[in-house]
Amino acid sequence: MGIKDRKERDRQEMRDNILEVASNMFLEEGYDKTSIRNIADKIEYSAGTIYQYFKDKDDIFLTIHRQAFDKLFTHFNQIAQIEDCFERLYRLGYIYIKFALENPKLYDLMFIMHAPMNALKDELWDCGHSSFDFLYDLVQECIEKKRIKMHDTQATTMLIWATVHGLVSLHIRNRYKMIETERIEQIIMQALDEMMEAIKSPPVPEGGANPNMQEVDKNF
Amino acid sequence: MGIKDRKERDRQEMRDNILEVASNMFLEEGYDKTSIRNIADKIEYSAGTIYQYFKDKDDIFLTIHRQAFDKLFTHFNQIAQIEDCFERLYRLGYIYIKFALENPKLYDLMFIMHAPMNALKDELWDCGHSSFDFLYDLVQECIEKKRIKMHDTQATTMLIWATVHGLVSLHIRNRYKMIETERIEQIIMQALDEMMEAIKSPPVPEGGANPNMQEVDKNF
DNA sequence: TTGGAAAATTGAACACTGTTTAATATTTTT
DNA sequence: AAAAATATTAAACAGTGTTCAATTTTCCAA
Repeated sequence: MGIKDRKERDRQEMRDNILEVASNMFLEEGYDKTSIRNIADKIEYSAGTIYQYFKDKDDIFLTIHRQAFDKLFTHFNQIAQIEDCFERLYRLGYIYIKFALENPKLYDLMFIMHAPMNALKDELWDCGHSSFDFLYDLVQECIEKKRIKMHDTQATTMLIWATVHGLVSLHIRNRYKMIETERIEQIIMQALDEMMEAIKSPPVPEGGANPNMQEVDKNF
Repeated sequence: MGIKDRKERDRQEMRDNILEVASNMFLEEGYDKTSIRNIADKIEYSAGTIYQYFKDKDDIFLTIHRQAFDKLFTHFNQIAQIEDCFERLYRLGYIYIKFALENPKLYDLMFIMHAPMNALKDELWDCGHSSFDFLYDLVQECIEKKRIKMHDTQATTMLIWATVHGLVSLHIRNRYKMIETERIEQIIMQALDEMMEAIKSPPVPEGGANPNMQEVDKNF
């Protein structure tokens, strides 16, 4: 019964081979300029064979898309053991941006490229859905523990996600022409810092009765 | 000598006609699915004729792109007469988001669609450059007058732009699947409010000897 | 008004694209 | 070794952006 196993292995190997080649082409040339025939050429098969392993071009794209999200999620695990929720939120933002800056083309593929998805659009964004939930829970914790000054969890989650996404996507799509290339990455991180600082709850005076009081009696 | 004038008029009319039709198709179907032949069909000319009026498909796209930025700039003029710079900044964000929500497909075309531009990429983004400068100057004023708590103009400009762009682009590219459709636009505006509130300089206690004091002795 | 030059328009051609399918080649099972 | 199942291919279809020789239309001078 080993033949079926080997066949299954061969099939998976072929799939991986196609994904590997297609992934490189998507990342290097973009969706449009990646053609089935070019993929087929590179793996030294005819174009028709591709359709034995993937339903269509979108199927290939979506598989790569899914794998990319798995990769991002792996990075998220780094913050699991951080005690303080605000610090955890900050690190999450940092990791997200770092991932995007280190894998700009992959990020583009995940969040920007090829938006008018023909089908499977719902299934596709389940990955994004998980991302959102992950951030949502963290934001909720920060709000409950009054570590950030916001109150609406949904709006705040959106705000934070939008900010980091905006920062990196404008960079990736070359919209920061006005800033010296060398400084961009540093400034993006600085912008993250400023945002986190801005949303942080002000320190509460230790014995004070004034609810609006701030930064009084710092004793130095 | 009126013939040359009329010819010039006819030429411009033809160009406008092509742009009108192409614009609708780009907005409705996206870049890929808009073909020169389809444009030609709709204006009842052959495909070759298009090339008498535009260098290539990108030339058509970039012309529409430019016009879209002109449209956005027109809206920006609304805030010119607002005295208070922080209020002006807030209104600018509001107008930007409003424009994006009212013209989602146009916004997509301007900021997201068709990123791997073949040529003219530099010229293209001059419009974006102007946008950035406009915002930059305003942020600088807010920093100088200590109306926002930030200090680095470049990082803050980037942060604000990225935030509003992130908010609307995630919406436009359908990335807010997890939020009820009816609430999204309201929440986006709420997120803008929260961001503006978060970056605003804190009120200074009234009678203090605080060197950071501001808006004292207003006599009313 | 007519003839020739200039300009505008066309349709065919080229080299691509994603996808389907009938024919062929290979591998597995009987 | 024959039959069945599977894998691969080449050809075809309808589409794409773009170019170009041939044709039609428009213009202006004789």
